Order: sequence, then C-alpha cells, then structure tokens
Amino acid sequence: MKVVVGISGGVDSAVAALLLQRAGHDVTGVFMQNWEDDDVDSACAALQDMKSAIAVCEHLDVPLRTVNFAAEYWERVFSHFLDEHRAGRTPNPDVLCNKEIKFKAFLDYAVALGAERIATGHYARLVERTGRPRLHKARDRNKDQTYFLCAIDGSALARTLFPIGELTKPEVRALARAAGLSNHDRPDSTGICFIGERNYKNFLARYLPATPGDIRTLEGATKGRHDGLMYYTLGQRQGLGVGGAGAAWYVVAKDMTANVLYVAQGTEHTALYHRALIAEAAHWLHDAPTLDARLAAKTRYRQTDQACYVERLRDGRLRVEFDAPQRALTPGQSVVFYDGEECLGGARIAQIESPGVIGSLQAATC
RNA sequence: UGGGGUGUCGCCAAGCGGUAAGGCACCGGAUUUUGAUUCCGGCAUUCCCAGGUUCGAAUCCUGGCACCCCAA
Repeated sequence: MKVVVGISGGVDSAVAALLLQRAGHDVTGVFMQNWEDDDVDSACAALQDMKSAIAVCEHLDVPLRTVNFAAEYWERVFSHFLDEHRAGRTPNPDVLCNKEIKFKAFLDYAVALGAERIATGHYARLVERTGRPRLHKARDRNKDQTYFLCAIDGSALARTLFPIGELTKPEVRALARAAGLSNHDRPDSTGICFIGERNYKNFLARYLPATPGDIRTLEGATKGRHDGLMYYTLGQRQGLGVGGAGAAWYVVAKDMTANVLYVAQGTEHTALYHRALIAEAAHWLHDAPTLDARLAAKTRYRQTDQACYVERLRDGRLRVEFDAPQRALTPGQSVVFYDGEECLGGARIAQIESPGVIGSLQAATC
C-alpha cells in the first residue's frame, strides 16, 4: 500500500522507510520543516538534517518531498509553549508537536497525497485489540517513546505504522549500516523536536521578557536572585548560583505573584516529593478507562511506571495518587497512563497536591 | 589604641612543620526527541600582607592590615 514516511534525517526514520520498502510498500518520504529562525547554528543543523534526508531517500530510491508546517507549529505548538512558560509552568512541546503536527497536519497532508498510512521512526508499537490498534510500548524499553505520543488522536493510529517498534536501537543502527545508509552513525537527536538542542534559558529569553526576583528558602531566608521565574522548573539544581555550606539546592516552588523562587537543600528534601496531583485536559487514545481505578503512570519521559490510583473529579479533572511519593512533579508536564504494555492516554499536570506552605505556594504557580 | 577570637578557591570547610581534603557554586562532557534529574571530568604551585626561624612553613616567631565578639 501507499505509505508516506516522515523522514527526519536520522537513522530511525531511515530504517522505518527501509523496512517498509522491503515489505513491498509504495513508499514516499516527506521531510518536514517546522521551525525557522535566524540562529546560524540551528539553521545549519536543519540543513544537515535535510541533506541527510535527501541522501537516505536517494540511497533507497524513494521519492522525497518537503513540506513546511512552520506556521502550524508556531500557532498550535509554540505559542502554547510560550503561554505556559509565561504562566510559570513547564510545558512539553514535543507531546503537543506529535498531537498537532506529526499526527494531524502531517497526516492530513499524507492523506491528500493519496497515502493509506503514514509511518514515523518512533519507538512504539501498534497492537490490534477489540478491532482497534492499541498504542503499546516499544520492544526497546530504553527508547520507548509512547510518553510523547499520549496526546495524539486515537483515530490517527488506524492510519499509522511504527516500523521500528519491534527493534532495539542497536538493531536499527545495524540494519542501517548493513543497508549502506550513510546516516547509520548519526547521533540520536535531542532537544525540542524540530528546534533542536539549545541553551534553554537563552532560547526562552528571546521570546519572554525577564523579571528578576529573590531566591528564598521555605523559611524565608534570601539566598540569591533569579533571572525570571519562567526560566526555572521544579526540581532543578543547575543554574541557581546558590552555593555555600552543605548539599546542593533545588527549586521546590515558584510564587508567580510575589515573583519568588523557593529552594531547598538536598536531593531528598521532603519539599521535592509529593504523593498526588491534579491533572486537566485528560485525553484517551481510545475509550476512557474505567475510573476510579488503579493504573500505572509516568510523569516524565523514561521514568519507570509508577503505581497509582486515578479518580475522576466532578469538574472532569483527574486526581492521581501515587503509591510512592514522586520527585518534582511539575505543572505543565504530562502524566501518561499505562495498563501494562498499553499506553492509554495522558493529561496535563495542573497542580500538585500537598499540605501546608508548599501547597499554597504551588497553587500560586497555577 | 581594654580583653578575646578569626583571616585557606566565588561560598562553606579540612589542615596543627613535610610540601593545599571534601562539599556547594561554576565550567566541560556523558545520558536524553520537552524541561529537569543523574553520572563523569575540570576547577588554589597557593593559604590577608611583609619580614624572620628552618633542609623544609598555610602550619612556629615578629610587625602590620581586615573582620567579629565581649567589656566600656
């Protein structure tokens, strides 16, 4: 059948295309350009990606088209990203990017080209159950990317293929090498998808004005100055510039109203750990699971599944209570639910539930 | 201008005559399709200054300087 593969220039998507081709499909590659700015380094990196994508498709003798979703990316992903930071939360742009761009804009585009399926180089599997393709974790547990796919429209799965989901990263590289793909050794990409590795603070500073303020302990002692609350995230250690006696200092709360960054000393400080959170905008890939119920969840990429109890509140939001206290739960990030192998969907962390001072401070964050 | 104490990397801090621990911060790297976390590496030829004793001093002596505390 006709399959349109998102080709990024990396090994994963290249091998995805390779496998589809070997399986006898009619493969077309599409290179997406979703970010444009005047930064020389990033423009150069984007050019390298495109060159690599061209090389891959030439080698496989697969047609390659390019498409530009920069406007869509800006409107549907980046503006929200900035809004969230402005509000003091810590967004996950890649979760939104998959939802809005790769599995919406790109999917629509591929369908318009006559594709029956789109394919990507994501580490994830699709497994049929009760007549529907379920999103399952990748065989390579170390690379599983279902966390980033939690927000996509479940109907998109019926039109999607994840060719490398049954492979491990080393196997993918080996296949690429054996097939003579020149990018078999390219390093894994990191950083915000399509934007790339950046100095996060400097990058944000280009879009968000800073309002410096005090850094304080929960007891009220001033420990230093911050450059603007939106530049910091909960649990963060680096970049605070708070030195002195004892253990390292970590961000434990942000008071957006008073413009104060609260810190506490020690990786294990109790203020970094919370047992429950409230999440909003719950999204399920298929039918909502029976709630209230016990499930497993991740609050960050590559975290092991955490046992929890999920209940639906009257206002539609979810309350998630973990069996074990979780470190640095962060508003704006995604909590993603699993039932064994299956990724059920996710929700956006709205607030952290905790008693006392810290609770009220974090409430101010939201 | 009486007494006591302290001055070692940006911060905290070992050292007590044998040739400058450690932690925090910072910098670099690894890990990583968000942000974080984590891990590894780097970071005082020099110990407030000036003399002196000694084979050898941050460590002893002398004199300065600075800060802190108590008493006035």
